[in-house]
Amino acid sequence: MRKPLRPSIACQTCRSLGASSFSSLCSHQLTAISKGKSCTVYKKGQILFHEGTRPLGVFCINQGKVKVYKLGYEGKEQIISIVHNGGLLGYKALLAEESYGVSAETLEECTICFLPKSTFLQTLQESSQLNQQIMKQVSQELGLMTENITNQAQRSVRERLAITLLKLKDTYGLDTHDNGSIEINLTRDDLANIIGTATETLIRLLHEFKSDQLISTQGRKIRIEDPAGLVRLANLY
Amino acid sequence: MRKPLRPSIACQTCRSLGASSFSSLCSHQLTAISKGKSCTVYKKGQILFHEGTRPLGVFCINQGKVKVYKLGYEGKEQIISIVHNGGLLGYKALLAEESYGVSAETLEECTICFLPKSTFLQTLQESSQLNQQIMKQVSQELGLMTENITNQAQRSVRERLAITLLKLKDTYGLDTHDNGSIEINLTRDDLANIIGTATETLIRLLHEFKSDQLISTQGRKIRIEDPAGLVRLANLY
DNA sequence: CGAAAGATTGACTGAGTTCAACTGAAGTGG
DNA sequence: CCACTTCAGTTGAACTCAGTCAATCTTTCG
Repeated sequence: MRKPLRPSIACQTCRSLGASSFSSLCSHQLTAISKGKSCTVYKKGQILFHEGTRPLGVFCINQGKVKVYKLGYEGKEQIISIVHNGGLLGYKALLAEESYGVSAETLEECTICFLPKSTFLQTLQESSQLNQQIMKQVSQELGLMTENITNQAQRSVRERLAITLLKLKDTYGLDTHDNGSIEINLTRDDLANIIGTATETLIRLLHEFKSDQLISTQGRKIRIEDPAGLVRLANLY
Repeated sequence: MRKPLRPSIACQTCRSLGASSFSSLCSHQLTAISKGKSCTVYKKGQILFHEGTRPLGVFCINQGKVKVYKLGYEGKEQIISIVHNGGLLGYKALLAEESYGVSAETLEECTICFLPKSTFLQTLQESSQLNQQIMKQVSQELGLMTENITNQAQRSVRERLAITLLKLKDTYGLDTHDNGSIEINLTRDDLANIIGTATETLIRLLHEFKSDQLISTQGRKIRIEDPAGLVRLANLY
């Protein structure tokens, strides 16, 4: 067992700063949080935090993708979101003054900084910019969740799959050096747990989509061939 | 058509102040928002705002219950939450700087105050107390939504109904002068749209619950007879 | 009193789950 | 380096939960 890597990354020069809520901070505030944080390289499949435990700070993703999920009845994962470069994790539990309501696990090798609670909260106090930014973001997330609930409640698995594929493509773009497949290392299980269906059902539908020339697959990779077709199938207006 | 009633209610003496986020304000801030707001009595079934329109301020419920819903494919309502005394409505769209993602409609006669955007945002700036309070509340809501999505995705309609009945009882308590039924004027349609199912299915399940002595009904009213039984049925641990 | 909305019941259908079996890929330790 | 386990992916078949359609009944309300 090797020791975990602890690279030093300054927030000021972080390549993901632009995508982060912290981009609204001025340089000396940035220096302050940069001093307070520590940075770790995680291997694929490592847990950042477990549902039910107490938050001690927030995680900020420098590089990589993390799945956020909740455990339902009999331990089945429901994936709530996938967070990537510049994304912040675990601040909701902190702000709500609650235990974590979800767990977070790396989907690939990740470089992630940890900012202790006190530093984060103090910065939030000092910067009304950041405060507003976070407020805005949480509110927007709430809007997304609302849509999610509605989709989950009213749409068929087929429609949900189409929507999910479009969203994934939209959010994470396409892998350029691999002729345009969705650039996430998701297992079929994971994908099923995003959509909220059984793995077998997901596989059958992917097969159907393939027959209909909407997508093509190569092992785990899914490539979207006909976005317009997916939109039509999803009954999006 | 009569003119709408416009009672004058001061925030300082509002009977729902205690249940509101504004309870964290000091008295002169309270006076400030009290001056800025207007108050209206709504009849049952009136719309406070429509999904897709721009928020001009926030609504604060002095008295009554409001359903918040999103329209899904082909106009089917998905009820996201029910807000009552002391509850704030429409601030999320404001904070997210977006159009309303949901609509709000009164479930009964309601007295509701309207606070213009500028007043609300300024108060938010001036009171870090209020700011924190709102932040906390939004974060908590996010947690509830997460649970909701998981339930929606993983649990059967039967389980969801049991959970929903327990929650309604829990949140809105029991109607004292009516031997303990759930104190909300929800149609079967509404209840189905909370759970995310067809009205007919809901009715059949209510019937089943009645046969199993878990609940009893009187017209629209539902009375919970065996909460423990519902908990068991819902597989809550 | 009639119209309209809400509530209920029955019959039918099908989307999606579950269970079971099998394949292929990928480690892993002897 | 190979046998062995393990995990991910796939396919088939049976079953069942829940949605839809249609008809009827009830209540409410102008």
